[in-house]
Amino acid sequence: MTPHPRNGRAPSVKDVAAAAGVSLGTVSNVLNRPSVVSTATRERVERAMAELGFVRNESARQLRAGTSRALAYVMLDGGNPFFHDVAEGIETAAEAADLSLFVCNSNGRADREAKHIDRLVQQRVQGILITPVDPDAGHLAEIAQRNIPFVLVDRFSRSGGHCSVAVDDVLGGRIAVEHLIDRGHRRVAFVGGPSSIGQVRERLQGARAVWAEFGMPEEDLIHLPTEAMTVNEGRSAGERLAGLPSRRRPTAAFCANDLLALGLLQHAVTAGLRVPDDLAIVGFDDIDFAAAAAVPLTSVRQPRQELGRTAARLVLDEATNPDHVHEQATFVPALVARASTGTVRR
Amino acid sequence: MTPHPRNGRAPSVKDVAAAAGVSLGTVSNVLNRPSVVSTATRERVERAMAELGFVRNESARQLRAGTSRALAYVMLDGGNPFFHDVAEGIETAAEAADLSLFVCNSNGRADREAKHIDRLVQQRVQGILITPVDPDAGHLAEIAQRNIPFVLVDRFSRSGGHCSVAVDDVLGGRIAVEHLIDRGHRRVAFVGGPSSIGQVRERLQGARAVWAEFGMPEEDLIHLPTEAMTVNEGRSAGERLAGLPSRRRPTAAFCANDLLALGLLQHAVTAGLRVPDDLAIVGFDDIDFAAAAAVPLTSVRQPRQELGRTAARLVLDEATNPDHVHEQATFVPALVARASTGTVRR
DNA sequence: GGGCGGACTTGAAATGTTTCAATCGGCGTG
DNA sequence: CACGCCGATTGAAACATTTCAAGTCCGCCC
Repeated sequence: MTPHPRNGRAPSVKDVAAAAGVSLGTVSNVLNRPSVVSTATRERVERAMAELGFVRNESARQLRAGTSRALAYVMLDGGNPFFHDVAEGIETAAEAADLSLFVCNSNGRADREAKHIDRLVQQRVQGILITPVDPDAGHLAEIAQRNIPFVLVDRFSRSGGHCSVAVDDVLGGRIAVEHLIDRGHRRVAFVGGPSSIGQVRERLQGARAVWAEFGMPEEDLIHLPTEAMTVNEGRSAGERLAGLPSRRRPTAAFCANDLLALGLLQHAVTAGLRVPDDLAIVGFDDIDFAAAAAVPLTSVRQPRQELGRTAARLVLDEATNPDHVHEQATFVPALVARASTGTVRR
Repeated sequence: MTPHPRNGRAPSVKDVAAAAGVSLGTVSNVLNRPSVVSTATRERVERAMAELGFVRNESARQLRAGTSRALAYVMLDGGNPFFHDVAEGIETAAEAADLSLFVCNSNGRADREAKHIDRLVQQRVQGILITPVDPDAGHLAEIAQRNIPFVLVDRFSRSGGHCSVAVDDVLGGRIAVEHLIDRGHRRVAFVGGPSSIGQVRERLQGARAVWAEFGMPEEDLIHLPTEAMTVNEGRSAGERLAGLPSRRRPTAAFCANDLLALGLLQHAVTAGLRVPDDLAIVGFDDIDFAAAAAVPLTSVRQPRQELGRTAARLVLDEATNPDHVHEQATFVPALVARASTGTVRR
């Protein structure tokens, strides 16, 4: 605590040294190599620190040491709980390595993302984890050129010039649609977009592949494109779906993420459709709100925390291991069946 | 960009100065007071910076300047979107003041909170915004003693020794229950806990006050305590509610936050109850997921972003204005009526 | 042509920490 | 008693930046 009134300037090692009657090098030793200093002096110094309310100045430490004690995660969409679970995983790993984690949110805007990165580079963070707006954008290459360890999270590295961590989205699409076929559905909608998002493309690709393998007619897998992956867009996809002529109307929908699925579910309930009997729904990500929905959502589970932990592990390896080789970690998604696809049709 | 291969060390002002053939003071001037340097030299220096891929070292800047360019927000529960919306508001204000925002998450654990604060103090952040686990805990007083500007968010300062920003929770409880009485409900449950949380107490207090004012019998406002403010607890409160004998069973529930309300809604739907006909539900906070629920939730709206913006404004005032006086900003909550309380009973 | 003023640039000091070679004091050994 | 050694402590240098008093250069006026 600081019983002494503040005189304006925070106490420095020098002040502590003076108060304890030792040299400033000794204070530093107490801080960083307590074992080399004798018990008596160590206690005297520690007492002085407590009395003055000394707190190490991290900027000075960092300046001298040349290295910060922090990682950063730039997430894509703060409104999507998926990313927080990933962040939670990263934080666990950071904590274990005694590093701070700075969490930033680009909210899907490239300019905000660039600004965050700028700041982080100025802070000289040890590594940057990022779910980028555009994985091929120039400023990412720039980070790599600066020799700052960085890892793509929930996206694949096209170039292989850095590490990445993601789930096999094609497979995710496959298991979602296979589950629906299993449940007896013969006309299915794929809800998702924009297709500039790699994951939307891959999940759709997986869906189409398994659809074809089961010998289903191509036109019975209907793509309902959306402009974003939000609850609102899910709702509006529901309207479009309801507007289809009944012989074209799907009996099930596979949504590219859970927010879309929740929106679609809401529209269905409002319109008086029974879920899953009139419309079965599968989401993607398996965020907590999926299980918490009025009709619990079947979803393709990503190991969210694990994704984060692995990403942190990779970025730390790149930061500390001179023999680091870039790695594209791929996880296997799993279907979590719940009430929204509960029954077998007919 | 950095066309030159990295030699291991990031380029410093000194390197830029050498490359541009000027003194290091001039480089600093280009960075901080571009107007005092002639156009010709400025361009030369800027070219050198670009060529070397120079990035200002923020630690050194901060060490010399004595002040960081960052605020921090320590939030209570990363799983509750409410706090992200608050964070978003803070970030907007920070952005406007050209400051970074570090977002931390204590996840309801006092030890994590303390650790975060430690780090932030070491970083010498300009100010700390916090929704604390316990507003009366010692380490908060310690921050104040350190002369670090700080503001309580979504909590009231008991002592008045610092600023705080919150909504009038008693009033929030009043309008929620008044709305239910309006809709014809004569037996109502209050779902929320633990009562160590000030807000739970105050929302209940408001509920009870208006209940009494309308002359309703005290025992018809039933408190269903929960152990946390989560979806799970909401679900389990639903079970207890369903277990009540029918003449004691409420026709409506007011939940202390939206997560509880969503859990309760889920239980109701699963149990085959119609919402709002068999059970009306009011939540609190009005997070986006409340509007997105299968039966859109009526909720007591907190101005989440505004809360954040104001908190940031206060902390900045404390940081920069020598005549700062602590302020307890109170916002007025508003009822947002949706389908979950849609009809007037009988 | 000497002096002056203004525009621009420079050099050195200062920030708080860590590191490391050097020093100190005491003790055991030959 | 001299020597060397060892553990503990010290002092100075280094980190990258900002600031500011001092300096340089140049043209212009008297």
